[in-house]
Amino acid sequence: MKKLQTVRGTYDLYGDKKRAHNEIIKKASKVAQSFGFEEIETPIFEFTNVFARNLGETSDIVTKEMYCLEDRGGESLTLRPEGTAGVVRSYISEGMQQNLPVKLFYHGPMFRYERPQKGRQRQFTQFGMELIGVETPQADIEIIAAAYNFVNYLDLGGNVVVEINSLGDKESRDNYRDELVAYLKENLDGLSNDSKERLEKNPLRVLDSKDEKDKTIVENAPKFGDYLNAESKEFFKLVLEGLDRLNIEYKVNERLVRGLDYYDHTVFEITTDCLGAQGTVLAGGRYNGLVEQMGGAKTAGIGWACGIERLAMMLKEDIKKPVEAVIIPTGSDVMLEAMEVAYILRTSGIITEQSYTGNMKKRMIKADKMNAKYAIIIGADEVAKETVILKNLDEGTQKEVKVSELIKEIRG
RNA sequence: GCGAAUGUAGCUCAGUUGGUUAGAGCGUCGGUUUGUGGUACCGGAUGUCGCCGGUUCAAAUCCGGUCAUUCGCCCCA
Repeated sequence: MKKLQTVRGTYDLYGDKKRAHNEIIKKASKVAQSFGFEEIETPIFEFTNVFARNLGETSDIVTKEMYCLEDRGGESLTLRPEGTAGVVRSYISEGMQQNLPVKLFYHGPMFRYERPQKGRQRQFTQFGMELIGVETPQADIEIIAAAYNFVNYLDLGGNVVVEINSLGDKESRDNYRDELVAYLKENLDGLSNDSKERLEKNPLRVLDSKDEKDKTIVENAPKFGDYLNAESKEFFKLVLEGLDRLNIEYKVNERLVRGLDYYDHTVFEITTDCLGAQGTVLAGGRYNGLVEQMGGAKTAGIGWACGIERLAMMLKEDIKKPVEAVIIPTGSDVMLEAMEVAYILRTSGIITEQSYTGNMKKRMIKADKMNAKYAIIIGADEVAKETVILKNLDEGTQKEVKVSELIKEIRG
């Protein structure tokens, strides 16, 4: 440690940015609660196996992005790289299957050892929702509707698009994968080196390659939709019908896949064009196999997570520190009286600031910069009469008000 | 993990072919008759020029390394 700085890919959250984060989390929580979800907080680290066994042995997250550490007892622990595995672990360990369905939301820091960029850091914040125990398309529709409602509830600049696809059940997915691999092997020479590697590790990823040569090959590749079996097709159809019914705009993207192994059936993303290479702002999908894979009874599940930092960067306007009133004593002789009035307001829940130094003019300037609605001026004359000058800073009007009437005046 | 760019006051940046005490705007602080803002004027403060090393009589300026950031790839929220 040579210099006082945060470690690579981490940052201090304060001021405008912290307020933006709070605002987003507040709105997301409100939406989640409207949909009947409850908050859960799980530890930010788990036994390494919780992630390593379930996200996919060959996934990038597991092979090169986890922050693993050994505790003093020799246990291998990992800072959570995502939220779902921890929530599902909790679902099993806490015996929540006694009361299905389980509807949970969470938010907090996640950790991935990645190369930092705009919209990508090593410690970042996610908000997520999980709905466990519902097999029907109702769950998909509900969870996507919540995501859609939430993103639209935020005041974002730039276009946001919901993209959706179905990976089908395991049978459909395996069939498709075999066909895709066969096709890609026929065209092996035309593929980029990255895609040759993907072919080995996660063939579906070749579908959303950005390489131009790959794109032309992918154009003619077998289509996912053609390999879904009847049940999977019907399921996806019902999900889309539900979204139509709720007037949720979406775009079916047959090349949309997921990086983590546990997804099946419905997968979806909300993307934007204003964050460079980090276009995905929210992503999720169904994970009908995960609970069983982690040792619980076979139970359906679906959820999503969004990156708070990415959303915060898209917010149209800065969130200002809220101040309703600023107390301005005319001089140090009435400082105590001014503090007393401030205390009365504060204990009534009115956000009240005070100015600490300067002449009247300076104090007024500060009140103005604080964006306060009212300046409350107190001098010796007012103290004698048990009044204050209540000045509306938006309108520029002011009047003398009894201290005992002050709260009523402000609250209107 | 790969490729490229950048790094000067709190912020945004200027700094000519290396040459005295490194600048501007914004912000901040103080003042302009010690009771009134959002649109005035005057003045002040602040920088180990990211860090370490090298070349040179002399480096913010050239070279190497390092750290951090940004862009693209990989991947992902």
